Formats: sequence, C-alpha cells, structure tokens
Amino acid sequence: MPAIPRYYQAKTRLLDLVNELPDNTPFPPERELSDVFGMSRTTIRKAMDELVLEGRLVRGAGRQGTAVAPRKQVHQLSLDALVQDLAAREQVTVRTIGAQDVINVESVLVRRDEPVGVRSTYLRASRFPGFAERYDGTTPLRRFLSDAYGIRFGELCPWCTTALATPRVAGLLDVRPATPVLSVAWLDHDLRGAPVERSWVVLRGDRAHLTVQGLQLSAPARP
Amino acid sequence: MPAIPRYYQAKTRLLDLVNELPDNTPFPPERELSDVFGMSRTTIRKAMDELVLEGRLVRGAGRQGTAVAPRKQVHQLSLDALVQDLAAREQVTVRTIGAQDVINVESVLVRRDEPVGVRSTYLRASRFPGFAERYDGTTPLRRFLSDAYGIRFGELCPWCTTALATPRVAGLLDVRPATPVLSVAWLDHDLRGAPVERSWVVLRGDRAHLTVQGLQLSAPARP
DNA sequence: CAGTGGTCTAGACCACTCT
DNA sequence: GAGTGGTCTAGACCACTGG
Repeated sequence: MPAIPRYYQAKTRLLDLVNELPDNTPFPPERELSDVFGMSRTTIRKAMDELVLEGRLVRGAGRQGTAVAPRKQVHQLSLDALVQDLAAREQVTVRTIGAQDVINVESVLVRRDEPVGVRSTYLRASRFPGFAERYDGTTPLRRFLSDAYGIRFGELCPWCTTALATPRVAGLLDVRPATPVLSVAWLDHDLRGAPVERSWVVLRGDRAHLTVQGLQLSAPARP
Repeated sequence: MPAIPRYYQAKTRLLDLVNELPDNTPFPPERELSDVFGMSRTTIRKAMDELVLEGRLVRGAGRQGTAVAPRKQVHQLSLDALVQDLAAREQVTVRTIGAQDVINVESVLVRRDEPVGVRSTYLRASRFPGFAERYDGTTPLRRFLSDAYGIRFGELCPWCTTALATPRVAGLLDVRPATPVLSVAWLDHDLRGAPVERSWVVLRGDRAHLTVQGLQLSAPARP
C-alpha cells in the first residue's frame, strides 16, 4: 500500500478541479471520475465525501448530481447575540418534557433563508409557572425571563466544542447526519448563583462563524 | 433500501455495546462483528467510523485492535489563555517563511502529556527585527512582543468554527486526517489599529473545550 | 506467524429527479 | 426512461503488531 492513499491523491486532484470551476458548476458524475481516474467508485466517493464535509462540493438528490459549492456565505454570529437570544429565529417550539418538570424551548436560527443553527434552552417548569402560555416565542428568551419573572442574571461562562450532528439536528439544519457542527453551551445563573437555564446552540460550521466580542483579557500576570 | 440504513442500525447496536463495556475494553474485531451482524465488513466499518469520530472507540495499529475509548478527559482551555499564549506549550518552532517577510511561531498545546491543540502565529519579520534570535520560545508571545518591541494591543474579536484536520495538523495532534477540529482565529491590532499578528489555534474537539470567561454582554436593547 | 485495522476493487440494487 | 447519488456486498492485498 502506498504511503499516500489513492483516495487522497484523488482528493487532491479533485480539489484542483473544484478550485478552477466557478460556483455551482455541475461536477462530473462519480462513475465518470472513477473511469477517468482509473479508481473504483468507492475510492472516488471517499475523496468526494471529504470535499463535501469541507463544504467544497454539494451533492443533490436524484438527477441533480454534484456541483461546486458556492463560496461559503459565512454568517457571523456573535456569542453575545446567541446567549441573549437575539439571533433571527424561526420554528420556535415550546415543549414540556414529560413529568420531568422541564420546559424546552427550541428554535432554528436562520440567515438569509438558510438554517444555520439550532438553539435549545431548558428551564424548570416549577420555577416559571405558566411559561408555556405566557411566552409568545418572539421575545428574546432572556429578556422575557427578566421581564415576566424578574430574573437577574449573573456571570456566564459558555463553552464551545465540536460534535457530530444527530439525525434530529441534521434534519433541522439540512445536513447529513454525522456532519461536524460547532456546539456552544452555557449555564445561566441568577445573582444568588442558582441555576436558571441551561442552553445549547449547534451551528453549521460551514455556514456560521462564532465571533466573540467584548472579550476581557485578564491583566498580564507580571509585576 | 430501508429508510434506516443498515450501517445506522449497526451503529445503534454497537453504541449499546460500547455503553455497557468498561473503558479500554478490547472491542470485537470488525470481521467478527460483520459475521455476527450478518453485514459486510464495509458496512460495519462505516458504523464504527462514526463511533471513532465521536470518540467512543479507539482504533489501534497492528494487532492492538479496537477498544472502548476511555471517558473523555476534557480539558478546559480558556479563550483568554489561548490568546495570551498562556497555555502549556511544547515543540515551539520559529520559522521564517521564504522571502515573504513572514515569521511563523508554531507550538503544540499539551495537557497531561496529550497533545490537545496547535497554536500558530504569523508576524511581519520587518516589524520585529531579530525576532528569531531574540525569542526564547517559552515567554508568552504576546507578552514578549509587548516587552521587547513595546507593542500595545487594542481590542480583539476572535472567531471560531469547525474544520477538518489537515494531514499536518493531524500528525501533530495524533488523530487521523479529516478529523473534525475546533478552529479559533484572531487578528491582533495595536492601539492605532494596525495589524500586529494573526493567530490560529486548532483544538481536538474530543479532548478540549474552549471556555469564554469575562464575556461582556451588551446591555439589553430596551428603553 | 496469525490477526488486526486500512485500503481498494468490481460489481449490485435502490430512491430519486430531470427530461 | 435514463442517469444520479446512497448504500451494500464479498472478496482482496497491505502494513503493522503481538505472542
């Protein structure tokens, strides 16, 4: 076996091709590439799979075929806006989870008619009586909790990592399951330190960048 | 073709198995699973590939075989520490890139003897004369620029997204190429707004979480 | 040496979409 | 109907590691 796998050689050649072609150009079918490159379709597909994950190719259903992905329209989403629930949302749903005393508010973040993320917040039902009836789904959640229940929020320490899209999230974001996504989560406390809400945002890595504004750098630890 | 692919059924069953077994338990070989499940090895592999990407299985070379991954030892890395270059580093290398007037400082971030990230900074050589000779590789970079060249830094707006590990980064992080990673980048300006350094950090999503402390939330936009 | 994961092949059938 | 991507099979050879 060569040190450089054949699928990686194929990927390199295909990447050159992608770079030369304008956006949305139809890409040669897998069987044709398999023929031209003298590799099995399986090997070609493995190469193309990575280009799709990297957002360079877009595969369509049926006879649409594969095409060169349009230049990433990357949307800047600020951590601030995500936490405060200020990002444009659609499909806001409020569910009560069984007898678990948990309310879940889920919304799809949309930019230019594209789903770019999912926001999900969990609340204790007993702490927010009548929430499901009172919440209109359009007011930013954090502000609503503040206005309707007098919550004052304390400090926040969000964390961020990568994950693979679950089938459910993949459906909402219009990506294939197991697509890498950016995951941001935080626990919100009130001024007494009691937890108020637990939130979780999943972003399409190829459509959204998370920006951090207002970062306070600690003072350099020097005399 | 069933609505639920066979590889996904396999993944579900294998996940149950993983959840039952203690950490580091040797996992059945692919050929055996293929036999037991009545699926081709290719299909079994596709299921296991995802479990590996999710950090639930670890594959070894040669006769080591696959094993249940130890509970994620997740290291918290603060954005603050990354920017200020305070995280523990090893293998710090300073290269000058051709005649491009660019200096690259690259280091591997280490936690408990595991590589968890790569930090890479680019500087204009002409702005920092003698940098390669003067920099010792241990002082936090930002502090060194401040001390040795009198740089004062202005505001910062880092951004964050997912990416696939390039072969080079994959080698440094001890993961397979195309593994999803967390990518954090920023452009550092001085007080006059002139760019000083461009930096880039890649983190293993399964080993490191990025935390954001000292986040300044904008005032609620209400009268 | 035997057994493992990593790669690769040459087929096959399906659901889907365009013409 | 024809052609696409999505899935699946049953083989094969290789590099590597353990006993």
